[in-house]
Amino acid sequence: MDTKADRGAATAETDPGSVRSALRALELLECFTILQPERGLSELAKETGLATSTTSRLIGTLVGAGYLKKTEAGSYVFGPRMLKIALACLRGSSLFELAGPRLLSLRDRTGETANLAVRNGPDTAIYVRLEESPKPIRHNTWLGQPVPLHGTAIGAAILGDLDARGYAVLMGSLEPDVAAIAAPVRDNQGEIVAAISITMPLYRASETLAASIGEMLCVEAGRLSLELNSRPRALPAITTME
Amino acid sequence: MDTKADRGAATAETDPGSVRSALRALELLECFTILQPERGLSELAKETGLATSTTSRLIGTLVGAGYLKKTEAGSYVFGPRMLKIALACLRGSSLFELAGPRLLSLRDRTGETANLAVRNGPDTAIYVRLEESPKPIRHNTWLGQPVPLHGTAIGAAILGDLDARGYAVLMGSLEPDVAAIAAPVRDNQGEIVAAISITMPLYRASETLAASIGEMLCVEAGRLSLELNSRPRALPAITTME
DNA sequence: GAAATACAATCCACCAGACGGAAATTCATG
DNA sequence: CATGAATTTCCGTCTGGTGGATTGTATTTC
Repeated sequence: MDTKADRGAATAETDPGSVRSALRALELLECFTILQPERGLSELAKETGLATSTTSRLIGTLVGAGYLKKTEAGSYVFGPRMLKIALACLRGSSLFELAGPRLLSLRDRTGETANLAVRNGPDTAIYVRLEESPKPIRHNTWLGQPVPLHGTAIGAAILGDLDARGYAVLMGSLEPDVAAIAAPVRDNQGEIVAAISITMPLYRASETLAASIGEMLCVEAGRLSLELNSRPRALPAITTME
Repeated sequence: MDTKADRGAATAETDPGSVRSALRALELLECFTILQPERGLSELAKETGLATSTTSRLIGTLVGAGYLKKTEAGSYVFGPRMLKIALACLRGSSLFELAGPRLLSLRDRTGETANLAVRNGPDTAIYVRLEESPKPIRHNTWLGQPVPLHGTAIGAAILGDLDARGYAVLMGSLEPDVAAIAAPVRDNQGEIVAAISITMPLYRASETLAASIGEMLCVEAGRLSLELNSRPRALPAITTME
């Protein structure tokens, strides 16, 4: 009856029916990134916009339970208990497991960096796994960092914005000097759930090379999609030992 | 003045000054393991001991924020936002990064499974990374699952319970038919922070083999310790691209 | 096809416990 | 030794989290 969605709620801070403190704790955990694995209390308070006392209590809770731990320097890093969750999250997803060999194969055949990304929200994706080119000049992506869906090849692939040949090519638009080719991975309903890509310096790329890489990507992405769907549950490479 | 630690606090449930709902949310997330990546609501409620309504609200919160997502089957799995945290947690730790090549080298030279584990609590450790033996009969460990410190070689290494040669050997005590050799990894203060091990079927092991593997482990563990401490902050293999 | 069972979502009154301003404490700095 | 910044602790306020009960929905059983 009453429009219950008239509240701002754009910040995703105060969604009604949400457990605020739980979300705050997780937001704090999200402040720890690959580039900043070690954070101080007031930094965290500023970044999350929480009162320092609240931050202190939440952090204290997380430390007490082992999700974070305090360094000698007085700042905080992930604790062992987060590791458990992290491993479950990554290795529990068959996508991550199955993509490993495919990425390696692509990396070895092209000599360039091969990436796997999944959608992260309305307009970002994150790289979840990558195999780096052995070449000294190479494209370096940031694992775990959100990247925009628009203006990137991997984003186009995730959005399904493909050319007639079934993949997406982008030569130095968003990131200058970078060429990227990407193809989508689909689930049993044909929905795109992820994408794999090859990224390389623009000067090593050409139309014909991009086309041949595009072919490879489509093949590998297709195989990945198949493997993903053919094994609804099976756990990879764990045999009971008793 | 007053002994504030006289409270039981063994359950870690109701530590005073802790944010209960935050811990509950994380406990729920911990229910998702490699072996059970997909859980239903009532399962979770039973496992955590929470009321189903509370569980429902917490889960709803986590789903709404993207930390979990609902499958078509109605159960829950990790969402993309957890991936971000998981990657930061794993790749942010230089230990994990640096151990990769060492484990591969050990696996290749011995032909057996090589493992990296860190302490998880007073008397458990968890395997955080492993490279599996290519042989058909091999020891399979459970990534992310807690294993006891007592009665395992990797546990002995983490506890510093080493023989005169600087490593720990265990031939089929806790797990029958399994041989394990482990060596500790130390930080700058000489504190043991992790351990690496080789695990294999007992029938392929012998005293002399164990000794030679022990040597290798000590060398690799030593190198790993050095690398870990020589680079106080540097981030692995990320060159700015700009 | 109907009844039974299990599971999930929603409601609501209660009040525990989370919140944040401010004070106290510790740590770095000039 | 004084100053400033960062962190922890305290405590009154009152929000927002809780869980029993209800309703809704899917799955199973006979």
